[in-house]
Amino acid sequence: MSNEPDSEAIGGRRRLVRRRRLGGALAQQALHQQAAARLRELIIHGVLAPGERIVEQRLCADLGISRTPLREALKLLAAEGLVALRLNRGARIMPMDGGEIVQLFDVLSGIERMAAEMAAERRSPAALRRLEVLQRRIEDHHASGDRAGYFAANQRIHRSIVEMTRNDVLIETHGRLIGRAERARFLALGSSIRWAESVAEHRAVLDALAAGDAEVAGRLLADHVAETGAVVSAALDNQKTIAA
Amino acid sequence: MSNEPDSEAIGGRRRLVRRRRLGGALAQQALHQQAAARLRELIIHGVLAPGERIVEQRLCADLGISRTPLREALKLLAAEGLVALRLNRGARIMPMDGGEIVQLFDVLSGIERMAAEMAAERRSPAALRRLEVLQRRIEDHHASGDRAGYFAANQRIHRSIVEMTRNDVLIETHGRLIGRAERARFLALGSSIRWAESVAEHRAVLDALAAGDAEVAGRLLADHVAETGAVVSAALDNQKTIAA
DNA sequence: GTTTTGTATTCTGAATGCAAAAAATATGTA
DNA sequence: TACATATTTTTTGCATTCAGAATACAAAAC
Repeated sequence: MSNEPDSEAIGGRRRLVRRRRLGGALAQQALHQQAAARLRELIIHGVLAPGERIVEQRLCADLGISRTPLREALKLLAAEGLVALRLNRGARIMPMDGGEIVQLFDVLSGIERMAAEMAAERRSPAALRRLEVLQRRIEDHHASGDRAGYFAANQRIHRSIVEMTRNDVLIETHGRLIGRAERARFLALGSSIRWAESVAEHRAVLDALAAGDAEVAGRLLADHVAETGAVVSAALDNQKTIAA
Repeated sequence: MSNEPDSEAIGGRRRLVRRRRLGGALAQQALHQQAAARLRELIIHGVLAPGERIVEQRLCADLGISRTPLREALKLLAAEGLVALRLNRGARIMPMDGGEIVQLFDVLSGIERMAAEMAAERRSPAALRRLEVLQRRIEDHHASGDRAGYFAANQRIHRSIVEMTRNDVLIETHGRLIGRAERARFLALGSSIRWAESVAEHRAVLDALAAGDAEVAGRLLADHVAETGAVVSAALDNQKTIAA
């Protein structure tokens, strides 16, 4: 830890575009948002390790932007709990604290319960079909033992259920928490993921949603998330306290 | 609206301190955080009106800081939904959209249900005493017809219940939403606030918490919040669509 | 009178500059 | 050596600057 042996060299090396292609007109994004999105990925996937110190200049060079937008991005990520910011002492990647993970999944469990309840009431054939597709996909990944695919599909299912509520505030609130949860899930990968059970639980939630049974859907999803949280936090405890 | 007739001159006029008194050592705060806190207040209390355009330079002058920290603060507030940020077109105070208010209180209702449930299980005599004090205070304000006092005490009760959970993630999530809700409540003031009912509902929640009845406490608080939301959004609709 | 086009102005987004704070390193002392 | 202190270097927080985008305004065309 003494002299940070160059650490990682950050993924794709491609710089952030200064201004999205003028022609496209599609979803113009400010640099700080691009930077935040990119960093979020890197943190969630552990490329930037928990506890790791961030030196602004170095990151700027890697991302190909100046300090101003980077600092803005860091502030956003700090508000999301992915980065810790101490005045005059710079930023570090938020360490993984077992206790916090438990709290996080507790809250997420409650939020997804809420989401499932609302989703069951506002369900549409189209949305259910989309969920079904995702569920099939996740079952395929399970069958073929594709972890990364499973991981991604799992995320999308949870997100889709929340989106079924059509409640933007809920979607946004969930989105803000899910980053941290995914990071925990990712770092716990290998040791945990309850393949079979998890797939089955998803299936049960879908059935309840299709049946329009809000209460059951909510309870099943809440339990599923809580269980995931328990497994993840146990896994992380096993890997010993990660970073300080 | 044509030429922004100087609008308001922002509250206390006192500048933000460049660095908190060195001696105090207490809670050093970065400028952008001070700015965000200050602006949050101004937005919640309607000093900065919904839809109002923000010209950075002017605000900088009013707050006594430069654009860099102000822009950082604006980004934070945008993430909280108090400010709308459009690329290259500046910031405006987030307009109040009736639909969004409904969504917001729906989510808040769910969150506070969760909070009350957890709080009932983790209740401590000290915390209950504190709530009791706040409840007395709110009843006093009710009796004496002190709206501002009622408003403030009400906030504190809700916040206290959430804090009883000791779940930092929940506290933070709630905190992020409560700003918008308070703004709505404030702007709806006068037309609404169900004085008597509201006070009684709080009392009922406290009783359930004291009894450790998680389910009842949760349901009562959720209903209370949902009802508040309904009243507030109705009030805002009456005042016609506020700002565009 | 209305719409369009060109120009000036204002404002934003991002880069750079600078002083203060923290960290790293060197120096001195027991 | 172990520890404290002075000194240098790095790094941060904030201010300022600069280029480019959007808006406002005015003249021209319809």
